[in-house]
Amino acid sequence: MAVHNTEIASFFERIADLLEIEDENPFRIRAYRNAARTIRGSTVSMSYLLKQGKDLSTLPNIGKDLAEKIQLIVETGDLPLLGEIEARTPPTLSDLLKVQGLGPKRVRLLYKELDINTLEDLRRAIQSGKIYTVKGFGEKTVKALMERINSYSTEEKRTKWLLARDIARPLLEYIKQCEGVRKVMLAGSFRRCKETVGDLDILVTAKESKKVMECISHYDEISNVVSMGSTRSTVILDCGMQVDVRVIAPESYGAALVYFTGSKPHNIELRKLAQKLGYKINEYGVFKQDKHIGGKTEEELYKKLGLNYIEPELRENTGELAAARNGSLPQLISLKDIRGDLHCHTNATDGHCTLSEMASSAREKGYEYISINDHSKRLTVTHGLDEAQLLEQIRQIDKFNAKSDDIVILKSIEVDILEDGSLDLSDSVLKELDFTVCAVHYKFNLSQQKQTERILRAMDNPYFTILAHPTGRLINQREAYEIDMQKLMMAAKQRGIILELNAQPDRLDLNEIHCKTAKELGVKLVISTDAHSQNDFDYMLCGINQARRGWLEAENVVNTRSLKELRKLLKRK
DNA sequence: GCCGTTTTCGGCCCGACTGTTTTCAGTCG
Repeated sequence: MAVHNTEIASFFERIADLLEIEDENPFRIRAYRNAARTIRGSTVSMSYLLKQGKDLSTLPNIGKDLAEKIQLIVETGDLPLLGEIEARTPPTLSDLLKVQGLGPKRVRLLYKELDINTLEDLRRAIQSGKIYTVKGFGEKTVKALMERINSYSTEEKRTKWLLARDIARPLLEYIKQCEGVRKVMLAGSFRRCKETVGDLDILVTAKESKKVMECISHYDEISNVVSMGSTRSTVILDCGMQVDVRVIAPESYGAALVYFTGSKPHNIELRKLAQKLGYKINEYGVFKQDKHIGGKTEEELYKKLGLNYIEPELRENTGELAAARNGSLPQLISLKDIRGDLHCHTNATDGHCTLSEMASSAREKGYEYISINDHSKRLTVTHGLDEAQLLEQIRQIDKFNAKSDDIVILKSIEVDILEDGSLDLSDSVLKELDFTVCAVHYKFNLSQQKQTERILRAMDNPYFTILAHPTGRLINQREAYEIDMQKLMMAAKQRGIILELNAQPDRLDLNEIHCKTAKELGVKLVISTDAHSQNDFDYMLCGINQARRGWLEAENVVNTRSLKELRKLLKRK
């Protein structure tokens, strides 16, 4: 059983947490965290690299020691060091770190002084008043802690990007009308277009920050003010979303935007680079000695460091700085590159609109083509089509196309991949289609080997064109099923099969690391909305966001092509 | 523990806000 990168990263993160509580050398702790990030963000698995005989210490943030530890984890599934640390320091303490306001120092203190190991221990110490005997725990701190314990949940509360946008909109409008406000920008992970957003980071430029802060504190959707200083504040909205606002002078706009957009590892890397060049970067600008020499715009800041402008979606410290230095940043795909949508449903199965309604929405988007991909018969809950019904739909599409003088509907199906790797409809009808979209909709819990073989067998069918939502994950709801993605991609490449990036905000499947891998391997991709109604075509934006974070360019994505070129790409090798 | 146009040691990003230990540590982004 291959060990996943996320598991290896998690070993190192757990070690870092516990070492931090033990008050170890902070740089050693950072080394573990940096290594974890490298591993988590790697497009290839560590097990695969080791099998290839690659020296892992050539990877960034991985030295000789950690390379050996990775190898140990891959070979044995375990790391003795973690066990040793856990024998000294209870692993449950890292749960306490997740409580806002509790950092390593306080967790350590509570453990040493009152033997507090768990959230429950902490609650009891507060209720009995014992906690006041610990230095540094005064009335306000304890009251805030109690509130946070009560609202604490083990589920990470991250909001899907699209919903975050809707929450942010009225707040941004409100801030814009505050006196003295010039610009208002949504930064943070939202601006980097992450799948989910933990909190909203809002940057405001204004000459007088105090007045703006005052105005923001009167927004009527605020349920709690966590902190409110003269230039920075943190509030919780009624919906539970945390909002961090930073007000800064207009001349610092670019530097502040870089700072507030992050990611943190990207910023750290930028600041290190600045140091090397004899500069200092903070949210106010670029400084040489104490002289302000730049920072009005982001472009200017990057330029001072000898870098091309880096799009927010790339700012994760996964190679973008090097690419910006040597001029090899990707020309990221954008919404306007998209010429059609290759995964749409109608009311023939579980969609809500007719074929011509879907086509007319797509026409409004300026698309040249869409395809209709209703479900196949096995998916009975959706009234999946059997062979005869599909033939009937094909006739309808032919009729539509005969009359349409602009948009073309391609004939297709979202056909189920059965457990034995066969497809849910016979070849005799599949061959009547322009192409197929093939998907796994049941038996998610097969072993990695079986699941991979199932899909590989399906790919052997000459009518298999596109693999839909390749991992089956649903964000915050369902884990991806186990597959050997590297193997699937290699097989797709050999056969000329296309992988779908499903743009549904719940799916975003492939993830950004898969996208980057596919690009590196030369596997063709398609971005599709899986639209079940006319409005769903708007999900294309989410797919584009994801593609951009995966470094994709228009040429990597088949539905940026004209219909003529697309038809060629849909042909199997 | 990693890293190197300051290479095998001595560094390691930078600043705001809070509460409390009245001068700053702890936490967070």
